[in-house]
Amino acid sequence: MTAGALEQACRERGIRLSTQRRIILEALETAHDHPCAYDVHQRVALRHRKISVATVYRALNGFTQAGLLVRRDFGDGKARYERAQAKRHDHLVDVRSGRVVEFDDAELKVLITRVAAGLGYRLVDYRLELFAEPERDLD
Amino acid sequence: MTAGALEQACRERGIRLSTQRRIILEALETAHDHPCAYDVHQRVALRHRKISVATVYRALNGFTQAGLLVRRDFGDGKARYERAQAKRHDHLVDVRSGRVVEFDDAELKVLITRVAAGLGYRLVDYRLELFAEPERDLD
DNA sequence: TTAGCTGCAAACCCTTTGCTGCGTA
DNA sequence: TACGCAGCAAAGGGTTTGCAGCTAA
Repeated sequence: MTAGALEQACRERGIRLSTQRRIILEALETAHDHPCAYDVHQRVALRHRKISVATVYRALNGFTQAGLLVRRDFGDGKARYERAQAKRHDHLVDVRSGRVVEFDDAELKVLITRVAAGLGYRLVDYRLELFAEPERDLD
Repeated sequence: MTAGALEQACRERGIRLSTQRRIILEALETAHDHPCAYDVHQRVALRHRKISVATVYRALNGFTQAGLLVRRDFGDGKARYERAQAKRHDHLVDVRSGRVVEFDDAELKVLITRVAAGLGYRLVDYRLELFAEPERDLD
């Protein structure tokens, strides 16, 4: 089990690593979804019985500030986290299964920038989430 | 002071009208921004000293369910409300002033639908918020 | 008359924070 | 060794809910 890339990044940035933080980082490293703090706490608890929510929240915030993680908001009232990726991307939420699909469309980005400009603004950032159902029913 | 359109809509839908609800409806009818429940309660309190937050929340939820209002989420952790409008639209948040500009771009809508289709999905709805700063500094 | 609304306060959910003791660099 | 981290529990924001009394239809 090699030290994860996130752990590596922490070392490079001089972020102190504790047992708890290592477990939290690994949970995010191996996550294939967009877990909220509660999810992370649940997963982490499997390996470290007494880790507290406070620790999870503090770690998540710290890693986010350090740029290792990105905080997402899918409108359900809780923050969700994922590893920071090289390229920005948006999300499509499958309203049937709740599954989240990531996508990145250059044309869309251009158009959105143009829309902002048309209103007299310089685009700083944007949030886009699509809610959709599969074209072919599977259930 | 004519009965507002929202009040009218309530009557048509058989939604009971109380003094409190009338005041809440009028607050939203005359709002030029996107007030959160707290804002609404503040404004309403000017005319009805003892209206409770519970009533405001219940009314806001009820009107939203009835389709009279639309709930928005600008990512600051509180729900915001505005009158339901005939045409869907998105928002641009001025990161300098906090002001919210509404816009509606047909081309964007088409492109987003196409992106969803490209992923194998039929678009049901989407949320788009732009965060931007004025092209010409005003401060 | 009566279903449904109101006010109040308590409860909820998610998240943060104060404090004391422990662990890492 | 010293600064920062962990755990616990309490607090904080936004929102909902249980209950008893009031009110619109």
